[in-house]
Amino acid sequence: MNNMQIIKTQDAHCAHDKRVSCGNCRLNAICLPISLHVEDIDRLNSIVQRSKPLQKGEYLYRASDEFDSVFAIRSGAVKAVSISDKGDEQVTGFYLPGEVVGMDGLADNVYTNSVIALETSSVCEIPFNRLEELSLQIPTLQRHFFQLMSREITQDQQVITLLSKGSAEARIATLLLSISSRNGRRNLSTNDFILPMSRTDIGNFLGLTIETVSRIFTRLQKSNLIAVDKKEITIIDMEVLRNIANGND
Amino acid sequence: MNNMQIIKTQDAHCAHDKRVSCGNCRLNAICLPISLHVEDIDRLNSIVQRSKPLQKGEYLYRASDEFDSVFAIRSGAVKAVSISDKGDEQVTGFYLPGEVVGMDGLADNVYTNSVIALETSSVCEIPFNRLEELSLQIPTLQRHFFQLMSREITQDQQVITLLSKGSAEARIATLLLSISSRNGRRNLSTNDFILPMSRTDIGNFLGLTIETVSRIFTRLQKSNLIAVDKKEITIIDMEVLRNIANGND
DNA sequence: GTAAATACTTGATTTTCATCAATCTATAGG
DNA sequence: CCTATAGATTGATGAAAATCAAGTATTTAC
Repeated sequence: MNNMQIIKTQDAHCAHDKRVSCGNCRLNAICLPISLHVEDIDRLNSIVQRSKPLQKGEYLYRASDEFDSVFAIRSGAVKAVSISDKGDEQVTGFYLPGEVVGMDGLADNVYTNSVIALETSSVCEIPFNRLEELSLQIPTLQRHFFQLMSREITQDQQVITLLSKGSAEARIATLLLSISSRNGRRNLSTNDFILPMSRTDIGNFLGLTIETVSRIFTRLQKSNLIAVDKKEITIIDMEVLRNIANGND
Repeated sequence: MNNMQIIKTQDAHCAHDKRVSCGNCRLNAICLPISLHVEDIDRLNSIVQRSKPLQKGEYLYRASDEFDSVFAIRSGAVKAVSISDKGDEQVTGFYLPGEVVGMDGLADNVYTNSVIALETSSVCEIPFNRLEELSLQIPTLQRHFFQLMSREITQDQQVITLLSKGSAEARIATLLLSISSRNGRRNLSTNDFILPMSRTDIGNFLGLTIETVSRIFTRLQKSNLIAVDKKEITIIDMEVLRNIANGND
């Protein structure tokens, strides 16, 4: 814990703040509006804090913490989980580099999810008050955040559709394709990637037991649609996988 | 069709525009930020168009229509449905008076859902361009719309949790409690209400077949937790219903 | 390096809900 | 009014995934 503090301080206030800026971040095509002027990017950059490298299992924030920032994932991966009244966890989403998490907290000024690092991850913290002020001055930025939130809504609704209609196989296939295409956005391989989350997290997110997740992975592997080696996934037949995801068996 | 056009015109441009304003709308506690100044409410009111009374089954807009407005439901009820690649419908939500629909369209400037009236419904159309401009001038309004979208996100995530974890009984119970509490916000009875949607819509939304929906209704009725008379629901034992919704059987 | 704990896999059985089928009710149209 | 059609209920059967159980593999901790 103390260790972490030290790392944080070094990593963030010394190294990161100087190295990285929104202007030169290779993720800015994903997390920034393309039409932002250079000087506006600088203004945004000036409110962004890069002070939070997280170790695996560490919390970025916890449900019921006071909301004050949204966070862009810069490297690594995180999961958002909410706790039901009964006390059990529900994974509500996975967030990869370039994606923004924390927008659930705005509604009641309190986060409804906890966000936990799935691996060592660094994030950009964007204080929402400052972002709000800046959005009043930069219409494009206001529009961008409306769009970011809208995208979160449409994605959540796609998950609703998946859970409402899809078989276990379709759910797994859809998740794999989702991660694949999100890797594509970052110019990483769409056919070969490491799953950042455990089978348990996958099952929790998709409403399946861990046993079912495991069985589906082996089934998809036996059908020669994917190759599974621990957390490494190779998509062998993208087309058939898409059909399965869409429920066309 | 022609008929409808006529009704629209009469109803809206003559009657509605004069009778109703955001200032005197009894739903404004739900759909407006409380802290808005009187003159700001007037400015908002001036961009709101009340020209769309819908008959049951009519579309407010269709998926892939160009996005240009969000809509506040003033009376009645609507459902949002998306069409999967396979071509089948998925109900992604129900919207009651005071609630705002259409925010999914912002992400790509195209609606991802179609919205259909479940009964005769009137709506307030809020052109988004105008709303954006106004939001730049009225910080509270900007904040309000961020919050509205955030609430949509948290609600969708609750649905994800429900579908991921809940039994058929828990799903139905949760839907009933949701409608009950939303009626409460409008000072309507929380124990006695008319379901605006069909069993088919309920099943579609909750990922259940219509037969299962029907069976659960009879089961809950036999257990004396609710009384069902067609679409009229009376909640008899709210406490036990809550337990069922939370999975504590 | 070994022990302990955690993550994952595989198999046997049970449960829940979907599917198939029949019937009933209500609403609309001629 | 009576029929046609859509919506809803109820029952019998089947399938998919959960549960229960045992075991293997991989980290983590000492």
